[in-house]
Amino acid sequence: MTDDEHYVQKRKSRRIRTLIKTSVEDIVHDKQIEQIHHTRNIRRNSVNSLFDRRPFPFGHCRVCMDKATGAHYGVPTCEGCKGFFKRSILRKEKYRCYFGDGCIINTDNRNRCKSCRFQKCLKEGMSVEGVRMGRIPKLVKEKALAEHHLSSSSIENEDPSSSIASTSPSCRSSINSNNLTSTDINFELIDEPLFLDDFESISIDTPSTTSPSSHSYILPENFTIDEIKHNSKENSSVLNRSNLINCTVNNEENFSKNIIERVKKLVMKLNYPMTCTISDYEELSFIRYLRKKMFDLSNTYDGGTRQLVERMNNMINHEITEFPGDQSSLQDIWVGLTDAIPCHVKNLITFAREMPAINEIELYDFHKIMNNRLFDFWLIKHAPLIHNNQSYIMLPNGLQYTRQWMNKIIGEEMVETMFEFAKKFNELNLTQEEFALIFPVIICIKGIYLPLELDFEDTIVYQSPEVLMRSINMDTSSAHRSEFELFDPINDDMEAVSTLTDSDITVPCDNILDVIDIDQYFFGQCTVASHIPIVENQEKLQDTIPLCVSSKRSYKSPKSKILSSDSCQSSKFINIKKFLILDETTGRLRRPLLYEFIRLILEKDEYSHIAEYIDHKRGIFKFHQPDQVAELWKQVKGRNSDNDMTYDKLARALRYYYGNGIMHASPGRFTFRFGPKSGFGTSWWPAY
Amino acid sequence: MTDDEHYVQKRKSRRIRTLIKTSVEDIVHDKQIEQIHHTRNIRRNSVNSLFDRRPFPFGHCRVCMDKATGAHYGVPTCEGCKGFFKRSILRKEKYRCYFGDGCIINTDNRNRCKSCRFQKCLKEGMSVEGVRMGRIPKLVKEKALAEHHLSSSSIENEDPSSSIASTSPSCRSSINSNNLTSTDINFELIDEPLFLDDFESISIDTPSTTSPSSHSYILPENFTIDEIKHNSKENSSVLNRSNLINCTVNNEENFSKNIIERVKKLVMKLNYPMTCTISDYEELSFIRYLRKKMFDLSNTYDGGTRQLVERMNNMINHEITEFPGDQSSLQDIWVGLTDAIPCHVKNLITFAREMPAINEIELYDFHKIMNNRLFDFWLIKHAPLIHNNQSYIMLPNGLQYTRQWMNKIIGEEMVETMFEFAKKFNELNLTQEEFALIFPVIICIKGIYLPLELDFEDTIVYQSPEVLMRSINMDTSSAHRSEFELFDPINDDMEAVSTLTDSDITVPCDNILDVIDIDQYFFGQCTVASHIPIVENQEKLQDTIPLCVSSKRSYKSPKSKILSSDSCQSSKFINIKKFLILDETTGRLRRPLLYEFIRLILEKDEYSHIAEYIDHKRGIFKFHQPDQVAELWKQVKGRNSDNDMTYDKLARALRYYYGNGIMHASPGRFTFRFGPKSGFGTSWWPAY
DNA sequence: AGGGGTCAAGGATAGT
DNA sequence: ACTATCCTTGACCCCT
Ligand SMILES: [Zn+2]
Ligand SMILES: [Zn+2]
Ligand SMILES: [Zn+2]
Ligand SMILES: [Zn+2]
Repeated sequence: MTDDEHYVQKRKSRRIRTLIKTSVEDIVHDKQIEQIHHTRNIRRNSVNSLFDRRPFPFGHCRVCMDKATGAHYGVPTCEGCKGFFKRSILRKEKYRCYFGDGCIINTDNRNRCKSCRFQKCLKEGMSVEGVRMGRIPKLVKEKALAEHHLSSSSIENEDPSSSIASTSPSCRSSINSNNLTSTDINFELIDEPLFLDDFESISIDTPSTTSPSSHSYILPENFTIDEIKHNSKENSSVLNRSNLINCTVNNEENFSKNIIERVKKLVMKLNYPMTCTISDYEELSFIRYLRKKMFDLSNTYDGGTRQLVERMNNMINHEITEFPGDQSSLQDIWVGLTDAIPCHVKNLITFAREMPAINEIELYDFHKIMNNRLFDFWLIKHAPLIHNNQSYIMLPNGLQYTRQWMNKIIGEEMVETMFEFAKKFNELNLTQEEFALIFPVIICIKGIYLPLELDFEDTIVYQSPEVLMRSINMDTSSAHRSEFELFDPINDDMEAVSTLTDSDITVPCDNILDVIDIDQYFFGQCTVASHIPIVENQEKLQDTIPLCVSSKRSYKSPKSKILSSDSCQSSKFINIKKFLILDETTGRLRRPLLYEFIRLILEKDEYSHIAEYIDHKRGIFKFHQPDQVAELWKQVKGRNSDNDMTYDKLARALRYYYGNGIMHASPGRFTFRFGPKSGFGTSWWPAY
Repeated sequence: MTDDEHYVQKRKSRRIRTLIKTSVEDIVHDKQIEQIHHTRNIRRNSVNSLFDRRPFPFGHCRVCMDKATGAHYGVPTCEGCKGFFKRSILRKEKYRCYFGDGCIINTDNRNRCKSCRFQKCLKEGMSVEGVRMGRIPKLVKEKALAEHHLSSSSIENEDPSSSIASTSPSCRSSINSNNLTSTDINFELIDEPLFLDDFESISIDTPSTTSPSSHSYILPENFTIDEIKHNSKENSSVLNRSNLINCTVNNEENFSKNIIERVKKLVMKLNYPMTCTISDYEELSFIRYLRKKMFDLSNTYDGGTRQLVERMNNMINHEITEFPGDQSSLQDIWVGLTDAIPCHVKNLITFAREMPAINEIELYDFHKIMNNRLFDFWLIKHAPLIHNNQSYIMLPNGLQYTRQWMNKIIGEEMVETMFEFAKKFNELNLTQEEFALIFPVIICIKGIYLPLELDFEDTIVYQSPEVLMRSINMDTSSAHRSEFELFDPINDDMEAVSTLTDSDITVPCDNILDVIDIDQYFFGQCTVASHIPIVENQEKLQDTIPLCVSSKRSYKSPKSKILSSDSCQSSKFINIKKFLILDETTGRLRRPLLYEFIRLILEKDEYSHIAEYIDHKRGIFKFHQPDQVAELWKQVKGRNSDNDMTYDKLARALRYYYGNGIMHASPGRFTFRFGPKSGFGTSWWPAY
């Protein structure tokens, strides 16, 4: 007792981490200490190690939204912003903004305006005074973890200063704001004020029919289509948090790892109840954890849909039948779609990747699964927005993607199928928690078109749905509904999905990938514009537009294409290990240098369609697909280094090599020659 | 103080912070104890808990002299060395020293040579089985414990376990230990137990005439010639700390920066009292700060002298006239001097560099000043050890550097001058505080031979003495001594110094530098062995030996040499001429370009410890001491162009060369390769 | 009290 | 130039 008193005293007297200063300090304090005291004996030896392994959840860089690597100078930031701040402070740099001091810093443009980046740093509270060396006190860490999992993405907007920056763009999408239209989220990316000034003149046909007093389809101020950035803390606290709170921390510790193992055991138990070692209590706890986890995730990633549902209900209540965008041109809708697709895809993939069990499978497998299930996932997720044969899906430019537009873009047949499924699904009247659980089911369920060559036997793909459904079952049995009442519709649901799948709705995914390049979302990039050609006339448009996740044309694409190994293995998705180099001086594995990387891909047959020697003896090689090489290099080099590695940059880097004899110029496009200093001809020879 | 300023001084301020923290803790602690004593009558219970919380005084890290935080792996070390040792053991690292395995580890340079740091760790007895005390024989251990109990004058107050490790070497120097001789402190450096066994047979002629019961010239157990290592904490608390303690913390913050500015203002005030803005209170505080600071420093760096003074007094009281080493050969004394010189020089330089005001001047200027004043400084510092025409200076191998030896080595004339000055100086009967203040005065006072080309007009060189003397004055006026009584002797003192200077005692400095290479002390290296040729016969020895800071030969060197610009620029403190390049187009001498400079230092043997070819044929070279290269380059380039040339900048400049073929990248740290455009392989080849 | 863990600061470096 | 990465260091914390 005295020890604990002393401990608490000590703790209080210590300076508390700037990082946590926003979130902690309140109710939880005493409670947690009690909890710790209680559970200390239990988990001391067993769980601690597991728990401690997990990295501290810093979330995103407060400055640029990159991945934060720690609390640097008092603020969770990425390595880049850390270094930038250090350099700035060290050299007492004076920066000046050439864009009117209003730049919004993000990962892509953070190097565009040093002034605003530095200002953002200061605003977020970075300072040399803020540094605190040493280990993070466990108590603080636990608190942070707990907070983190109660509302995983809420960290971002917590301190007021940062929310100013991040919500300002979405303010613009409010109709009430007078000099800005209710359009875009996409213009977030453009930070030149000049452009904003010109905005009205080029703005897309805004429905002026709506009276300002009608609140029916005003979006919440902080609505944004990009739900990864979305602050869902309010949602999660409004919803039934109270009955979930007691299974947060400990279950997180117990179950957050090795979920696949656990699922396997559970499947075992389901199939052979007698031979199983897992206890009922464990099973229940685990399933409760899954429910909680998915519920949290859906709060994070599905909040936008819920806002739109609210809007929908409002409109239905007010019997509004005119929707923004009714009078717009197909071109406008197209612009909206262009903006929407990357956001949606990115959102879906990020969401899926965080789901329990799915976060444990290999990235490669995940990639294939998402290739297959993206559309199903999207459809389920947006099903609540389909009501009474109308779609209330919104495009980022403020237009509504109504059924009429959908018909025009993806064809009536397809739309009909979708709407039927959505109607059926909505009739299930799932609760939020059940709804959240559907997502992993839809992703994991054994589908007909799941590529056969994938060796998923021992992953969750076949097994997870059963467990997940069981968790739904448990949930509903605790509610006022009979088992059957739910299970049948769910099974129907599965049928429906199968039907959808049968009717080729999954096919488009493959096609989309040709256009959107799904891979980039795995690496946090969102540069669609260059990949989607801007179309002038409507015929062309009809041919190439994907509807969110489909297109009329791709609908008709032959099934065989999906099954061919070529399409799924878009040849880019790499196992980094294959590219690691044993450093001779340090004796450690490291990422290759550029010329080493090129040597490696030239040696691997699998990349022969990308780059090849054209003269083995002289070390002359040629890139057949320069962009692919750049993409590969981007991945091998590490994702965060610079956001858009292009062939141009790569080629420039290669030309730098001219100077030191590692590379030589060689006639012909995309053609280079290894120099002696690359080791060519001395330490290695190309095999041929 | 702004963030920026704070950050620039980051490294320093961290140490200062630690210092402040420590001193604050000390103060608080002292106060706490006082409080305890006060409140004991009121509250009896609280005493124990408060008392127990006191940190154990571990003194300094045995490896790097940082503050030790405990006995780690068997040895009192700092956190850094603890972690370093842990990692080294854990990863089974193999290190290599690029400086000749002789690096002297201190807090500032401990990260420069991992090899020597690790060796030092091992040498100090760190081991994973630290509990068993590793390699220390039981016999020694018991003796050490016994000695520890017997000697009441022990300065370091350590825990028994740690003192075992650290005192074992010095135990050996005790005469009472029967199977070990009373020799050396220097053999501390040798850690092989085997060597210890063989010790008797190779030990240097120990005076066996001394009776074991005579304690008179037993050195304290922890005595070491390298006073940087010396723990003087006890001293500072024994001496009149009480009247200094109240001006510690705040003054440190207020005054530790911009001392030169302050001194200038004070000089202004002294000269034009009416126009001055500085308040009397400020002046007093500042001067008090200077006194305190210097007093602390002298506790750190002059503790060894004080120990020797105590020994001297003991011997005088016992009327001992036989001194260790009387029977030794000149060779033995030479060995002792060889070891002593680097320690003394390093100690003096480190001491000087930490003095207020002096720590603010340019390294270049500091270098020149030290070149000039090193001997004066040394003489003043050791004056207390000269008494009644005998010198009680000790050599590291336990021999006494008596006047007789001095006569033989540096000549009677010189010795006579020195002893006269010392006698005069000792007659001043300065207090410890006054004595400490003499040091900066002696360094800063305007001397005749201060190189004329130095533009010291606006530095402290001319001004500081006035202020410092004033502070002495203030001090003594507060004591029971009249102003005049002190001031006159001080001025006499100055006269004496001038006399010394006149009689060429500063000359040797220049000579020493040729042998000792003063520069390395500026960079924390101490590799004398390779620079001082080992001399066999006495004639040669007489010619080349420097006595601590003088030699017979140099004493006779013509005065003109000092004034010539050549002499002040020691081997490494560059003679720019050696680096000039004959420009082929203009036909004039010019400073070299960077790559030319690098080529030059690679060609000169004297810089082989700094940079070396690792592959002559291919022109690959490596910087062993990047900072030194940068420092050299800064000087060669001309110091006006950029004030802080760092290796970073230099390396960047080199990488620029990649682009035009003058340099190429080469794997490994600090490693580069000459490219064809540098002329390598065509117009020149490295000699080897 | 000390071994061991943690993680931010900072250094070095390759690439832009 | 600058940027972002990897890696080492060491201050601080936990736990026994
Ligand atoms: Zn960032
Ligand atoms: Zn800006
Ligand atoms: Zn240390
Ligand atoms: Zn070394």
